Amino acid sequence: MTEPTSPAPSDFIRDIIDEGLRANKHEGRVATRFPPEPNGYIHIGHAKSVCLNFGIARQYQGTCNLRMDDTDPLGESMEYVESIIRDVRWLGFDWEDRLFYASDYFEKLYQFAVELIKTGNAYVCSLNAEEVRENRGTFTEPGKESPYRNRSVAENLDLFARMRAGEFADGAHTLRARIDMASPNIVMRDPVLYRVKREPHYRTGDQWVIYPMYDFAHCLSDAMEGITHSICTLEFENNRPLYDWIVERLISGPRPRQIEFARLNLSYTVLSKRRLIELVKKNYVQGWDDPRMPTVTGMRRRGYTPEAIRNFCAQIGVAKNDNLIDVSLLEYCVREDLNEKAPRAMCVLRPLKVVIDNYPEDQVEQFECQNHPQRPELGTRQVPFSRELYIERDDFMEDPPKKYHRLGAGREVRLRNAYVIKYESMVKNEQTGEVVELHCTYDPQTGNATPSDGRKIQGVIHWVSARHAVSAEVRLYDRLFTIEDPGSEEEFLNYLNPASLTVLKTCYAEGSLQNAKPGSPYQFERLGYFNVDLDTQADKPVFNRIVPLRDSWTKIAAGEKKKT
RNA sequence: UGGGGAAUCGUUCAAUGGUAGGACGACGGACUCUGACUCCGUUAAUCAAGGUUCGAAUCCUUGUUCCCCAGCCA
Repeated sequence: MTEPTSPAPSDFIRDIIDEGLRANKHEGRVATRFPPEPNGYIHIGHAKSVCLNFGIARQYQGTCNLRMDDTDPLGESMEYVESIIRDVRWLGFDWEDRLFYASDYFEKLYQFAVELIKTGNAYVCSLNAEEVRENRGTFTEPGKESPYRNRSVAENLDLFARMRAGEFADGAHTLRARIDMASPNIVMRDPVLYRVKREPHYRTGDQWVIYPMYDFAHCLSDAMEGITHSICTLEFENNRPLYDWIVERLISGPRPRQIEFARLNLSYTVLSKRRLIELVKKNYVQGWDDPRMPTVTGMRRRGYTPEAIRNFCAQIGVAKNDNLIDVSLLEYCVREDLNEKAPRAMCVLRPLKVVIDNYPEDQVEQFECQNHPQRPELGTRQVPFSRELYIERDDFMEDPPKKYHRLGAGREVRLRNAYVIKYESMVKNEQTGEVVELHCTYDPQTGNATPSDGRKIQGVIHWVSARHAVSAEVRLYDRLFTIEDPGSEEEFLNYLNPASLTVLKTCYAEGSLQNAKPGSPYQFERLGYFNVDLDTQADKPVFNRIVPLRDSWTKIAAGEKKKT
């Protein structure tokens, strides 16, 4: 919607690309890739990377591949592959016929490894995991060379072939790069390239019992796909020398360049796969698509739109600074988009019955209501009005403060799209003291006009005709955690927000919401944006609150409270 | 501690030796049959200390703080 007019984004990565283009690297080609590991659902942090990689491809008329980085069979599955495909598509991106799997390269990668052995750049090491760790040294001390470092090429070739053939147990041997055990960069101390893992792979089955490590597979996958700019997150900066080391030895011609940017952190949530998995597996949320989750599928169910998420990703920018983006920016982007597209409707969340004493018992009037105040092309709908209504409990106070523009003793208020009503009396439950019913009178002149005597009505409240109301369930969501940066806490579960979900089962929606389709967003006037949930039944719609409307009253009320 | 990175309004991104700017937030106001939207305004920053320069967020020096790396994870 805003895309054609929005300026081309600029950041340090695009600067590097521009520079490369000027120097005519890669024959003016730009090729990126989004390389998730299919061992979990993608989240808003991945969305940043998706937007970056696909966005760059679009901007430079290049290509962006979707590649499953599936080199560790543990935890990977087709379910995750499918979810990633669905989510990236939903975000609005297209990789055409370029869906790739690192696992499709296993044979080629094996041949590359053989090549490395032949040139004396790799060897089979028979140290076990613990011994390798001990020999690696520390930050301050160099590592020790493996006793197997100087095996002959022939022996290495033989051993590596037998590793592949399944002659050895897990961990018995590894293939290691012969680099430098004294390197100040620990990544370069003869890193493991292949490990034996007798684990079936979700795609290759038991065809393989050795699997390449990320460092070996990733750079070569990039090279084989002709990737020009391999964009990844900051924690891989230390791995870049290894990336280059491998590619330089095995690939001729133009090589991909790795560029690192800072991953997204979002306030009041966690974005590490490990932690998200824990939330799901231990049932702190109801699944990957729980609307409280920062997963793409969760946000979709919540009712966030792809446009809003893309715009958010554009707003936050790309840099190398560690960041913690305030979730209010995301909410702003969601509201901005939904304000445009969501039709308005009325729904009462916490109902309080109102009887209009001077309104005829059997009378029903239809009020024509605009579906969108700024977009008349979205049309109108008929909303019935009758003697008994529901209003929001919050919209009545027995003894309201001055600035309260709603119903209270002696107060008048506008019913949205309908009459001005005036408070007359209330009925209380004698035991509890709770107000159970209000009696009001209406001013017949005010149907679609301001009062003829010129008096100003400050407040406008939403309402639903009791007789015509549709029973609905509404789910209110709040931030999942109570602290800004739960991701930085080891015991992050201690900071779960116990009130992150509130289920309201006795809500009343206007009749037009009867057949609302799952996935459609509405603005419930004065409340917020709501999405029709998957759990919706024919006779019982279920709505998720996507995000509340900005609310300046709460602040005023808080200020009032302080004064008294 | 060795290596690799990063430090600019509360948050985040920009300024590439020449007026420190935008967005979000916060605060104030206008408008209003949504206390929404919209509009207007205010707030507020160069990690520190030296140096180079007519001029420094930017270049140099010395510090300081934060992040990443010792998986056969990615």
